[in-house]
Amino acid sequence: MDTKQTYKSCTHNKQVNCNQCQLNTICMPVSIQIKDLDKLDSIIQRGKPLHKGEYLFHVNDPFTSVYAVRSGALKTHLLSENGQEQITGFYLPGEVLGMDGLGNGLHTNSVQALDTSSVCKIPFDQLEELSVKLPSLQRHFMQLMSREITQEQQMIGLLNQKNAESRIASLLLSISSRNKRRDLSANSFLLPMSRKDLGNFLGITTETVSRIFARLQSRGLIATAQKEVTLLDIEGLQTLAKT
Amino acid sequence: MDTKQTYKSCTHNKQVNCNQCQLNTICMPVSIQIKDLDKLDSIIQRGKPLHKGEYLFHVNDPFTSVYAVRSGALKTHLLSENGQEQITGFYLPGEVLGMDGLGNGLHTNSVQALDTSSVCKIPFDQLEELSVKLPSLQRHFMQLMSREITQEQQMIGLLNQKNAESRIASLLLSISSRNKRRDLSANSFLLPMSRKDLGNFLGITTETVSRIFARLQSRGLIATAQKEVTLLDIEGLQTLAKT
DNA sequence: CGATCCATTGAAAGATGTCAAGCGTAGTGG
DNA sequence: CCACTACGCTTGACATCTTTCAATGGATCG
Repeated sequence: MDTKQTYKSCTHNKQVNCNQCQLNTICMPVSIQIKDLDKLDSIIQRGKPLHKGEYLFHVNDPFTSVYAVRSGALKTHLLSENGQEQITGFYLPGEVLGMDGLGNGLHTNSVQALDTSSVCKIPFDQLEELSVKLPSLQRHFMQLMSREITQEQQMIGLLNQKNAESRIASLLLSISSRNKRRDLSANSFLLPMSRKDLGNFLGITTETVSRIFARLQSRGLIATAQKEVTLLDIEGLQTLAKT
Repeated sequence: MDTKQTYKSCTHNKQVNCNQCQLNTICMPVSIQIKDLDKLDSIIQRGKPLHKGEYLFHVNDPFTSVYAVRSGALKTHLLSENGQEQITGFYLPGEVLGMDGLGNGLHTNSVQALDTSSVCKIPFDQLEELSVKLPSLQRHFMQLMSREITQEQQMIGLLNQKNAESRIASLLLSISSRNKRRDLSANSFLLPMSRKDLGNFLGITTETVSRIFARLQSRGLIATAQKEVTLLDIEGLQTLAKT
C-alpha cells in the first residue's frame, strides 16, 4: 500500500485517531510523545465531511475551536471594507486553521470547503487546559500561529513585488511543495480552487490568470487540463517565481 | 500636563515600570491584575534607545524575546526571494513585535529603528514560564499573535483590491487611529517613515506615493509639510479607503 | 438536455512603473 | 555661519502591464 492509498483510506474513516493519522507529523508536533498524543486525541472531535461550498464557520461566529484539515481543501475569506470577498488562504490536509478568532473571540474569516472535506475540530478551551500540562503543546501551538504570520508576510511580499506571472508560478510551487510534504506527487496535481478564487487570492483577475496559464503552457513550463496541472519545468518556474 | 507631555517624559525614563507606563493598557491586557503586572515587570529588560537606522535584530538571529515599543517607531522587513527588501510592518509605541521568530526559533524579519526608539525586551522563555502561573497572560499573548494574523490578512486584502490612492488613505487612517489610541492627535502627526518606505510597504513606487500625496492635497483631503501630515477630511479619506 | 457557471480569448482603456531631470532639505565640514 | 554635498522628494513623459468590456466556447449538474 503506498502512502497515497493510506491517505485516501484515512479520508473516509472518521474514527481514525491522531496516532494512526498519516498527517500527524504535519499538524501536530513531533515533540509530543505518543502517550500525550492520546490525550490530545481525546479532546478532538471529528464531524461529518463538509460538501463543496459548505461553510465550516462564518465571519463573526464566536471562536470556540481550531481545526486541522484531514482531507479535501478549504478557503478562508473575509469581506474587505468595500464589500468584496477577499480570499486569505487555501488550506490543505494537515494544515491548521481558525486561529484568526482568538484575537477578540470572533472569527475574522469565513471558511468554505472547495471540495468535499473533513476536518478535526479541536476545542480551544480544552487545548488551553491541556497546554498547561503539556508545555510542548503550548509551544507548538504558538509556533503554528507564528508560522502563519510568517506565511502571510511572505504573501505580502509576493503581492508587492511580483507580477502576475511570478505570482502564479509561486502559487503552483507552493501547492507542489505542500503536496510533497504529504507524500503526494509534486509534479502533477489537481488545483482545488477555481481560476476565480486563484485570481482573487493572488490579486489578479480571472482573465489574467487564464492568459498566464496559457502563456506558461505555450512556453512548456506547465501542462493543464481543467483542474489538473502538471509542472513540466520546476526549475524554470522557480526562476520565474524569483521575478 | 497633557498626555503628550506625560508620554514624552516616559520616553526618556528607562526606569519606568509597567505599572507606571502610559502604554500598559495597549501592550498588556487589561485583564492582568496589578500584582501580576509586577511579576511581568520583573522579567522585562529595558535597554538604551536605538538610534535611527540601528537594528533591534536581524533576519536569522535566534529568537529569544519579544519586544514592546516604548517610544519612537520601527519597521520590520525581510528579503524576498528576488533579494528585494520588503517592509512587513511599522510599529508604534505600545505595539509588540518579534513573534515572527517563534515559528522555527529564528527571526524571519529584521527590525530597524525609523527614529530614535526605545523598546522593552521580554525574554520569551521567562514569559512562557510566567504564563503557566498566569493563564490570562498566555491567553493575552496568543491574542496578540492572532491579531497580528488578522492585521496581515487585512493588509493582503488592501494590496489585492485597492488602488494606490486608497492604499495611502488607508495607511494614513491607520496611523491616525493608532495615534488616537495613545491619546495623541488623530488629525495631525509626523509620519515616521520615508516616502520610499511607505511605498515599499504599500507596494507602490516612491514616485506614485508622491503623486498621490499631491493629488490628495490638491483635493483638500490632507495637508503635508515634509514628514508632517494633517488630515483635513477624515470622512473623505474613509470613503476613499473603501475604494 | 438545458441552464448556469466557469474558462478562454480579443481589443481597448486605464493605472502604475520606469526613466530622467530638477528641486528642496538636512547634515557636514571648512 | 556658510557653502557644499548627498539624499530624499517631486514632477514630467513615455512604456508596460493589467484591467475592463465583450463575446464565445466548454464543462458540470440538476
